[in-house]
Amino acid sequence: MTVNRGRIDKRQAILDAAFTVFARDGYRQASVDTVAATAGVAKHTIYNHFGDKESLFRAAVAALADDALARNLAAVASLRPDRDPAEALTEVGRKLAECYCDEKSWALRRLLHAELASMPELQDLVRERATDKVNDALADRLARIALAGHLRITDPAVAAEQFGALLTAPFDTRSRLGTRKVPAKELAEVTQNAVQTFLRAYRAEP
Amino acid sequence: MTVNRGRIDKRQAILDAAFTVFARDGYRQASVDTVAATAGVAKHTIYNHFGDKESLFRAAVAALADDALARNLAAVASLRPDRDPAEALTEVGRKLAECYCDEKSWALRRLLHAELASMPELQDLVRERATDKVNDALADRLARIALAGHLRITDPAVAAEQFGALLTAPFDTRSRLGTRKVPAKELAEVTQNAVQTFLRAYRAEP
DNA sequence: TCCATTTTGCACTAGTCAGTGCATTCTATC
DNA sequence: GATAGAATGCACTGACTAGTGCAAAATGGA
Repeated sequence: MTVNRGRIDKRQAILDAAFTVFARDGYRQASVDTVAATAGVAKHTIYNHFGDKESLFRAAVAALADDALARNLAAVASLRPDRDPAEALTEVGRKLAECYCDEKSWALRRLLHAELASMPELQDLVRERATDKVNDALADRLARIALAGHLRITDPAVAAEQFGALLTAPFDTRSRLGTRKVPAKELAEVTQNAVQTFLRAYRAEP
Repeated sequence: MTVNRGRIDKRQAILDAAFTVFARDGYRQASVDTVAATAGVAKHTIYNHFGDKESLFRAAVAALADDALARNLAAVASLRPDRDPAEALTEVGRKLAECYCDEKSWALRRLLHAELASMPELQDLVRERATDKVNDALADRLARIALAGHLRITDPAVAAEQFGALLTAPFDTRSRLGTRKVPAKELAEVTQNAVQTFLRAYRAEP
């Protein structure tokens, strides 16, 4: 509070604190004063940087979305078409499941859901910025595996959508929308099941 | 406002109005005064019936959950084990998809997501009261189809979970969490894809 | 050292809203 | 009709919070 004055990294500190507080209390319930206190910053500084509460919220969400995109893309990128498809899919499935079940990912999705009514553009932002790109990347990879002769896929986009569905949807139930930590064992099971079903449906006949 | 005094169906009118207003504005943003006005009822009447805003919200959510459960169970019940599995699954899939994409269902899920942080028990309530029962019923039906020799299923619960995942998860994206109406054609496509993939994975060899 | 900019602390406005109190009015039922 | 319980209208409290204004302090670069 008294230390660290000046024009240094206040902005990032504010963004971090904002997401923490918004995730904990929800957008409406969270007060700018709380964000300021959490960031160790004067309220005025927040208004200097972001103008108003809503802009601060948007900026925090956008930052988190970029973060999530990077981690998801990294996971997808590890899906090499030259490896055994069962092994490769299991590995990427596990990585994607970890991304999906990450505490911050849950918080981001919760905030999006909650503020959907009042800020619909936010959802488009996150979708264009993250979700769609991950899906596209996954579809590309699956197409290459199909081309390599290991999968029988007609529409890679649909296949990617379904792989994602089999992987993530079960976690909505099992983690109670992110309020319960899914034990590693269960995470592995779901991934296993998803890959198994996906391969049964899409594996090329020998 | 001036008509319809007395002790008649105020309660139901309040519940209906409450859900409408909460769904439109969100729990925090919605004011009890607005609910009262929408229901055509004095604010005091609401407090007489429900005590406080939170209890009103719970009651409204519970009522909606019961409603949703009934419609979902009806859909699952139409999955007869004696019919051709592809046809039967497509039909039940379409019905379930319609339930899932219903305006009120979306509103209910949005409210749950939004208030998850402040009222975690609410989610348990809905899950025990609706989601779990639908999943169980679906697992039961799938088990019977498997017994009839049409499906090769080891764990009916997992199969039901995956059928649900393939069916519903794509709609989260396509309807932008319920803010866009999914055209009937697309709804049919997704259902078709889900059933096809599910059958490829689980159909018994002839 | 000096200056422009940023940050801070604090007080203040204005608006919203849950919940209460009370006197009055209505209505179902006896 | 008479009566008890339910519903109404309206005013009010108390608490909270977004955003502003201002003067003082700190900071980094020249």
